[in-house]
Amino acid sequence: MTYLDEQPVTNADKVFIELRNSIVEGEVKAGSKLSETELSTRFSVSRAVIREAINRLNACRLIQHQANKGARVIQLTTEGLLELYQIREALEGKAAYLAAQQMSDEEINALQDLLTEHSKTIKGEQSYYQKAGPVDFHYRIILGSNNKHLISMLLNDIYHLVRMYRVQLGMIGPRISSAFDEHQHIVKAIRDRDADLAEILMRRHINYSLNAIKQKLPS
Amino acid sequence: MTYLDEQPVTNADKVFIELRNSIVEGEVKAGSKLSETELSTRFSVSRAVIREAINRLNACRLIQHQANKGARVIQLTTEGLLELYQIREALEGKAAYLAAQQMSDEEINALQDLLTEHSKTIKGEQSYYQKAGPVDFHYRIILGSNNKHLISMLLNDIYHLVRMYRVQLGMIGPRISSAFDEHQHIVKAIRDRDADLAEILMRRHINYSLNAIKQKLPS
DNA sequence: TTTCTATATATTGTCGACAATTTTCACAGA
DNA sequence: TCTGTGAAAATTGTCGACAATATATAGAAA
Repeated sequence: MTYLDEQPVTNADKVFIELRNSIVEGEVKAGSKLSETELSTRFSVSRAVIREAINRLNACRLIQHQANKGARVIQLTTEGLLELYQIREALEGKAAYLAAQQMSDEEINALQDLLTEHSKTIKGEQSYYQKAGPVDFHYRIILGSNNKHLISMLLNDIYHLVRMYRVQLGMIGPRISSAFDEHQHIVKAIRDRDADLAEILMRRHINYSLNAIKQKLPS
Repeated sequence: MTYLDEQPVTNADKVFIELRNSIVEGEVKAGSKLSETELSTRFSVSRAVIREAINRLNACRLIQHQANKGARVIQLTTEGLLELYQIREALEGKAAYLAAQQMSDEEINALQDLLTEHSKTIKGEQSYYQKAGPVDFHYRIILGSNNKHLISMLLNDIYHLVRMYRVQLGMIGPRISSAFDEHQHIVKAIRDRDADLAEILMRRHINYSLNAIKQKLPS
């Protein structure tokens, strides 16, 4: 479940990844404080290591840090979810546009294979979203954009926040076949090298999934 | 020249801001290494402070950091510039879209006043871009989006990288009246609450300015 | 000379202690 | 009871030293 071959080499790396998962999975509750001393004893490392990990969590927008006051886990809100998907729409739309221009024929074929593979497994499955399929799909298109900043923003920064909303709102299930069809159309546009259409379809796709999530919200 | 009321409170804050300016202005050359010990003596602070500042520079994408190998100032490249403007197009386009929906009438009026103010001063000026006008313009629209993540991404992360390209490529001058007209049209769309049009116009505006910069490139 | 190895040097990662700031809490005054 | 004050406790910011890793240098073998 780790992307962009992030091999932890330093202690701060490991603590960062582990803490990030704890936050995303909700083991550390939203809004709760991250005590440096407590974490340093829990992970058996010095506070310097913890501080570096906290700085990186801050860059992922998973926590909020105030000088002399410490860090708190971000609070999940309806507006926050909306804002996040507005950014996804803009960035992943652009990624699809670029992917239609930049992906090699082999990559596109592999992407198509991934989808047809899904179409086979999908029939017996309860939910398309239970498998890593759609993640892989978005993942490959993002990489296909060939834009380093875009890739880093989506996969390093935003992605984990998206996952946090998904996990903690219990978003595992819906949009089985419809999402799959949307994926198919996007791949077709990419295969046709129709960048404008790929962007439009990706933006609509993300908006649809936002609407699907909204229906499940308490509000 | 400081945005988002970033008052430095801690030492790491001050070092971060100062180092960031040094990099953007080119006083620290692109590709050069940031030695922790050297910086700690230069700023008369401990290495812990330097390390935190370096971590934040990393989040702004102004440097690249490798474990056990240290940090180097990012290298400016033609592809990097292209990629950066692709992201600006996506994000600032979305910002204009949201601004058309979210900005209050007073904010829009103030934005219009800013432009008419520019139209007066512009006649005697050599270049529209020498003043902070366009920065203010984009700045207000970004804030008008009312999307915290979007604002933070554009003003905290990307903005300084954009500035770095501008400064080091000597981009101070061109696109006097044309850029101004484009700004006018964007404001009109926002005033009309035509979000779709505002987004389209902003995207075109950013693409135009990219093309203007490209012409000045060595390539 | 060139290449490889091994040692020495320099740089980054980590640690524990102290300083500065914030938070907590007891208590006085109204 | 409520409010404000000030000391005590807890937390974060900063520091200098040591450990681990990477880089540079010198020397041996070809």
